[in-house]
Amino acid sequence: MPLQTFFNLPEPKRQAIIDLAIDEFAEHDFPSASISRIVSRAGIAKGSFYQYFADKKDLFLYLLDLAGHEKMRFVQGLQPPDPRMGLFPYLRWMMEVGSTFRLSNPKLEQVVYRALYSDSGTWLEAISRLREQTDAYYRHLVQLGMQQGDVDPAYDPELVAFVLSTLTTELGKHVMTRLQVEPAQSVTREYVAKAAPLLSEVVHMLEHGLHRK
Amino acid sequence: MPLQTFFNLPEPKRQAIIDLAIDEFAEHDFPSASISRIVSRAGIAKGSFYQYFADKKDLFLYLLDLAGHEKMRFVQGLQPPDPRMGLFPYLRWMMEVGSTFRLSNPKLEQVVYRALYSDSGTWLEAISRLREQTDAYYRHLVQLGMQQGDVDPAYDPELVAFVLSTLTTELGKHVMTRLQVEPAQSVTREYVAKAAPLLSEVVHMLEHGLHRK
Amino acid sequence: MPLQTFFNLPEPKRQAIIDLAIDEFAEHDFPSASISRIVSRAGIAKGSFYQYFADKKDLFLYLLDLAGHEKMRFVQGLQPPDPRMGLFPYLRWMMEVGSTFRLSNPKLEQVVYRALYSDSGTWLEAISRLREQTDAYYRHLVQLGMQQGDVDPAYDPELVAFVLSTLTTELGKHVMTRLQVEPAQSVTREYVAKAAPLLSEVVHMLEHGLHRK
Amino acid sequence: MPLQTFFNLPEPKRQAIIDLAIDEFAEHDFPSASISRIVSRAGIAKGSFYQYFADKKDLFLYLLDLAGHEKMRFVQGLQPPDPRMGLFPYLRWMMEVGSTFRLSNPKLEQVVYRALYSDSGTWLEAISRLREQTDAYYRHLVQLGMQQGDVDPAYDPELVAFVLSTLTTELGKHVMTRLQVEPAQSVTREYVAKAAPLLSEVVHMLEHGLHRK
DNA sequence: GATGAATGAGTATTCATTCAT
DNA sequence: GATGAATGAATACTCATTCAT
Repeated sequence: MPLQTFFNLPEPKRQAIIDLAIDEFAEHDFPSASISRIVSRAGIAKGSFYQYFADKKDLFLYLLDLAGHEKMRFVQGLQPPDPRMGLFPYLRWMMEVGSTFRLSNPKLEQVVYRALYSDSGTWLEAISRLREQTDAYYRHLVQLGMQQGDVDPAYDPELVAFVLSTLTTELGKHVMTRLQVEPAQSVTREYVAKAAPLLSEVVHMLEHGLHRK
Repeated sequence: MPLQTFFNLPEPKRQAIIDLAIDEFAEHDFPSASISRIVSRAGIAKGSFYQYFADKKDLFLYLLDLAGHEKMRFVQGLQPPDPRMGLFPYLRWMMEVGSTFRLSNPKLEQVVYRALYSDSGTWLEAISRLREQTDAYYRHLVQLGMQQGDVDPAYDPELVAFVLSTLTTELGKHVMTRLQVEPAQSVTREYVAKAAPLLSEVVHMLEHGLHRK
Repeated sequence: MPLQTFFNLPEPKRQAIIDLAIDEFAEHDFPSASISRIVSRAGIAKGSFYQYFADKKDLFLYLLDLAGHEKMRFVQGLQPPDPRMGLFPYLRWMMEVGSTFRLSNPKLEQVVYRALYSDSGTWLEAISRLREQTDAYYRHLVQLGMQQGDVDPAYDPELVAFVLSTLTTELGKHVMTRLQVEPAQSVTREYVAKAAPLLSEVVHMLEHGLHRK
Repeated sequence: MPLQTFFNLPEPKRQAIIDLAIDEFAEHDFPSASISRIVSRAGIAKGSFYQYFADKKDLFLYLLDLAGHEKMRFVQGLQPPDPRMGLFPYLRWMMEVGSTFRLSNPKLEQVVYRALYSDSGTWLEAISRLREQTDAYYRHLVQLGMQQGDVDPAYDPELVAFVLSTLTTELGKHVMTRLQVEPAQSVTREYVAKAAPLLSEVVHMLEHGLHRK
């Protein structure tokens, strides 16, 4: 966690530092990300950084934390449905959330993505925990889906979880590339309108398969 | 491309350099990968490296190239079926190839994986080309599948391609983790036997969906 | 000298700062000793430190000063004998004082020791003065000893002073290590009982030599 | 140990680096000694230093090693007497060696002195070993002296060893200061002539005590 | 063709000190 | 009188690359 000093900073300065840090960690590995670059861009003294954060790792973990909170805030604004209403509608909603969240926070999402998919997991305990939580959630969803008769219980649940998790994670990126959308401060109605059918289609594939009936 | 001097090297020395380079780039980002480490482990002179390769990038691209050739050689040893025999059997075969190739070349696969999923694309033209080729191949497969009636033509082909490509790419890693297999020099019959049902199941999901009929 | 503000501080706070400073300077060279560490441990603001002391050197010199006063207070509590009663009994008493003082103030003694034996003398005039005072005192003792017939006047007085000063200084440390005593808040009777014969023996060596008569 | 690179250096350059390093470590604690200062004075690039030495510690230990070898070379040039000829003549010889060696290598001696008397012992295993060896040697001498009847066996041997070791170590410094001698490249006959009686006198004190017979 | 020494900018982090509030 | 944010130079150490031999 950042030191109190950091939270005492005038809001715009604090935000500037965060933004620049997100840029840096979105663009580089943890080891390659450079504190020097961040402070020089932020126009603050090298020493000042260490008044705000204990070290590089501290900043990095804070960004992950922040991403979590941002996402939670975002999700709660979207009235989450009950997964018991059916797994596939719920998945559709999750994909929408993921995809629109990524639109408004593409760099931040990238930081998280990098964290999850790097080998950092090995050296940063916080990350392995995050990974496990995510996995557990997907396994839970699948189990629920099977109990409700949404998912054929003949399938290996872990395998299904893998498929859902992988596709959900990657889909946001794909949709953004595909629609050639510029990252936006606020999610545009237009974007949601364009993205929705794509997401729906993927869910349909998952539900009924690619094969023509 | 490496300089001619590199190819004039005695085979074992050349191979040693390659292996160590693969280790290094499998474990680190491009910027974090260290030439110093490679040469010191290889026991060759710093200067010698630059007689073999123009620079770090040159080596990196060579590894990607090499990965491509290795995979091609590997694939040809496995009597590729004709995709026109049906998309889904073909996919099953592809997944088997990917998964077994990764078993015997986990480090090399990791290098490629890293390359494709980093932003290296932005600064390394060769990588974007590689990405495009892969995408194009999947699109081609899907198109074929639709023509043959394997895939419902109502789907967006690009979206289907995304799904196939994503799952195929990630599946190898997943299966290895899942089976808790140690990387092996040669693919064991046992591994193939254990992996096959998992891959089949994923293909089945793709074909018929998760929903119980 | 510390600024007046320091002496206005509530006693426990002032003492805490002093104790932590002693710890720091006992463990590190002057250049390596860290004000940052001291204030952070003391839980006071960085700026506050500079309200109490002009700078690092100021604090350091104050500790030396304080050590002098502490020792003086300590000595006076031990009813110093008159050196004119005989040099060697007096030496025995001095060694007892030195050794028991070190037991109850090991860190503070270490600070002084470090100061005297570093090259700080070169850049800190106060230290050379301290050194000279000590030397002068020993020379005075020796002179007295010769006048009283305790010490053979054939010896070079300065050389005798060196021998006495060196041994007295080092003996405290040696005895503590030797008895494997933990630093104690107050000098235990037990410790004095164990140390006394050792000190006596050294004095005996000084008086009569190592040679068997 | 320094890397081969270092030994391949042209003699004068290598010597210059060593000399500057000795200066630095003679004047500062291990933590305070600055590699930056050394390289900048030596006029070599920061990076070059690390072609010669693994790190700061490597350089430091090399200096200690070098001091050991220098001293050994020096001692062998002085035809060491047999301690069985009598402890006190032997001590006289040891003190002469120590004192004249210090004259021609005052900085190097200072490095060793610092090493032995710092708390570095705690973190540098090599130093504690050195310390133990020295102590053991003195204990051995005392034991011999007692067997030969040079030293009164009523004394505590460990305590005698402490006295001898302390005085021998400190005497070199004292004599140099006392004679106000400039450090010299080669030991002058004149210096030896002046120092000898002082050393003899100290040995006499040790043998017969300060008391007038 | 091989070598390995030299380089200087790069890294994260700590420091004593100042000064506006 | 207390605070604590700001600073910039300092630290040890690593890097990819060059070039003379």
